Amino acid sequence: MRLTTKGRYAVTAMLDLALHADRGPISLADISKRQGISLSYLEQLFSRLRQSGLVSSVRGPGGGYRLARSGEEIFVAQIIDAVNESVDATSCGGNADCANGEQCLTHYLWSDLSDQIHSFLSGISLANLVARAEVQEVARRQDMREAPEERVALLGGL
Amino acid sequence: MRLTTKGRYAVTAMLDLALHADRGPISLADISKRQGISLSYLEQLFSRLRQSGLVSSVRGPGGGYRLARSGEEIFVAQIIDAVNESVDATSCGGNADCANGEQCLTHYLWSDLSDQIHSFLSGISLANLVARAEVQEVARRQDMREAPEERVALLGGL
DNA sequence: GAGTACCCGAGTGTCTTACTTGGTTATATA
DNA sequence: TATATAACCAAGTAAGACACTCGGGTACTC
Repeated sequence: MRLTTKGRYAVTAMLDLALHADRGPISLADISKRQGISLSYLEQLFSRLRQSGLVSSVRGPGGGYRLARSGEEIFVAQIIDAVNESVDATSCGGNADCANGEQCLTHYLWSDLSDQIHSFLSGISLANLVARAEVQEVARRQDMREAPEERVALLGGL
Repeated sequence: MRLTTKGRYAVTAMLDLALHADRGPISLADISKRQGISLSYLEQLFSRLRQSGLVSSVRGPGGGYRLARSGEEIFVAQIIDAVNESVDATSCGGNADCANGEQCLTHYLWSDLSDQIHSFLSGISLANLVARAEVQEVARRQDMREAPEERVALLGGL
């Protein structure tokens, strides 16, 4: 499992989608502004996410992306796997040909570690993240910064 | 925690040291041959490992490296930390300034994951790895391939 | 038909990795 | 004391990934 900013960006963007699911399709331009990720880079990430069936898209004005299924059914590991083509901590990709055609000394260590990380991230859904108080707090601040007046008006309407 | 081939190489080399600790100082040339890692690259890795106090060196003919303390007291996490200067899964390095000067939505997720991986790798010592049957098996094959006659003679002398 | 926003491919600067080259020092042995 | 060994050290390099830009298209709404 490769853990880079790429995967972080993808998870952050997906979490943004989950947080604003009630607003209908969310445009990448919105996510870009809120999360500080370049629009074109988001496009590339969402191309992968769409191909993996994690999001669906709506074209045209008012369009954007939405989660392809509920937040309970989307796990962090799936998101990272979708954007990172290579996904394991062993160098040989599960085959045991790491060193000189034979398995390396530490082959089993890395495959254990892969399992460990993968199971940790497979146990965390977007819904889990949304439920966390810290996430709610950060999201609230981001929405405020985004459009203070509109947000107040919207809140007043509830 | 960054998990790359660099860390894998370092752990593999350290495990090689641990496996051959009884032979006195082990030269990097030997490790290079056995593990298929370039000599100069090993030199760079061992420079870091020495600075971190994980190995000690003996110069001159018959010289090489040995573990600075017993295999029970050297943990995989320490080795990886020694060769990878940057060591956490959060992009902001523990500070919460990932996105636009504020903490990113997924800040807590990555810091949890960092803890998870670090504690996993902190629980595994070189002695643990040496004790594993698969490691013994691979090491035995490597030693055989290295110098068949000498090895047989040595074994006969025991 | 104008504007929005997804879709797509090619290219770019920067960084890391893994490795090479070409040295120098220290030390054991002959 | 000469020589070989092997640690030490610094600089450079090819390949790849990352994060991003640029310049287009295409589908859709109003």
